[in-house]
Amino acid sequence: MYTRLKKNSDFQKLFARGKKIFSPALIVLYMPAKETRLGLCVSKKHGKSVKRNRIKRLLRESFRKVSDQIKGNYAFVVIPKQAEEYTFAAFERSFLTVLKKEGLLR
RNA sequence: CGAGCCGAUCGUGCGGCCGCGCGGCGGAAACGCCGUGAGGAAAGUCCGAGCACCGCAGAGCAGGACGCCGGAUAACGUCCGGUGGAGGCGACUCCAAGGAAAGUGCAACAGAAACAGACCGCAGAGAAAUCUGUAAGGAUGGAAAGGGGAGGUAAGAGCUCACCGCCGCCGCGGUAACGCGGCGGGCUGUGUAAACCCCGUCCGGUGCAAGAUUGGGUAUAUGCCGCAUGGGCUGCUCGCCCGGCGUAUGCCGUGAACAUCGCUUGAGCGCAUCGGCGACGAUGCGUCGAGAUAGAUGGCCGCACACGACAGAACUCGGCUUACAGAUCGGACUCGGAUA
RNA sequence: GCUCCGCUAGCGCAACGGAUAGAGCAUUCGCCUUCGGAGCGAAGGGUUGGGGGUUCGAGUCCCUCGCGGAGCA
Repeated sequence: MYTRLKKNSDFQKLFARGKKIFSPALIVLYMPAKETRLGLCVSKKHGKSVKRNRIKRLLRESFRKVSDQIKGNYAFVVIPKQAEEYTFAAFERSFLTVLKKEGLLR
């Protein structure tokens, strides 16, 4: 379970003080928080509205799947890298490698 | 059978598990159950409206849009039916299609000459230079002053005559644009108005981030309660003032916010009947089909096939324009071929 | 959500509706120099963002699409 990150001030906090991790498909920023939170950052560079919505759905779904394995509470901001194709499997794999690298998995 | 034309429609479907937005029900809550959930273009923002706020006595100027005629419509630059023109053998398609004798501008180069004329030529006169007449032919150009014939003439010319065209008048048909016919005028006025412009019609501005609700201070008006043991000014004392609550309006201020309303039932959609060539209208019956706000449709699996195009609502409608794999239906639509 | 502006040679820019769209820098070649730079001379390079229309004629006027940029709240 997680709540969504919406306020611009929260995003600014993450960009200023969050830890920035790179993986093949994603850029992830995170910092400790009261509860598990997720913010997405998908811009017009990624495509038209249909494509952008698709990316956000895939990111939300893949995060939902891995969120119960996270120990502790953190706020995340996720930026997908520009690519020709965006797939669910790639996003899920990216999340797992990032979390494993940072030792956030339970 | 082949090639076309016109008008419409659909644009992955079914099932299982997990998940998302909204609404309803149950529950103290956690949560559970049920229902529902993107498009024909949701797009571009090119027009027209509704709605909201601001402005406004009336009228005019400026500016902009539109522009054959009649109709449809809430309105339109849209649609329908006609007229004229252009294209196609045809079904049919396309057209910003008012005014150039209201005025101004522009028309490069070529050409003798582009509101204006004679280069070559033709004819006459003359020994010749040259002068006069002429505008048929040549040459230039997008455009050369009606067209191509016959007569006529020194050569020619609407100079004359029929036909066509143009202009004017009359008659008939049509609501009208216009068409048809007759008579008259020999006939002079090039093109461009998506150049300025003229004429006619229409147009106030800004846009849902419009705008409204909820809190505080203050001024005014008013209603009710109250006359000090209370309240305000200041950190406290002294001192000074008198009020409190509600309502309305103005001003200040711009806090609270994962706030609320606007926010989805509307010039709505479906079917039938009637009126109309049609756009469309009338009547009856049925029906409710998203409402988010870092912005809801996804993941995994199975089955089917044509193997899934363009593409995601953001106040709401009516159009236009643009993008789009493919599939289907209708036509007493067309052309060509074959057979009977 | 709304409102504007721009698109011309490799680059940044010119061009009353009128000939074969220009000049600068850059590029290539030649001259000069021992060599290079500078200088001098010459050459190449354009679907005027795409398509359609108006006009005798369009980079210019009109419509439409695309791309890029700016502004308002």
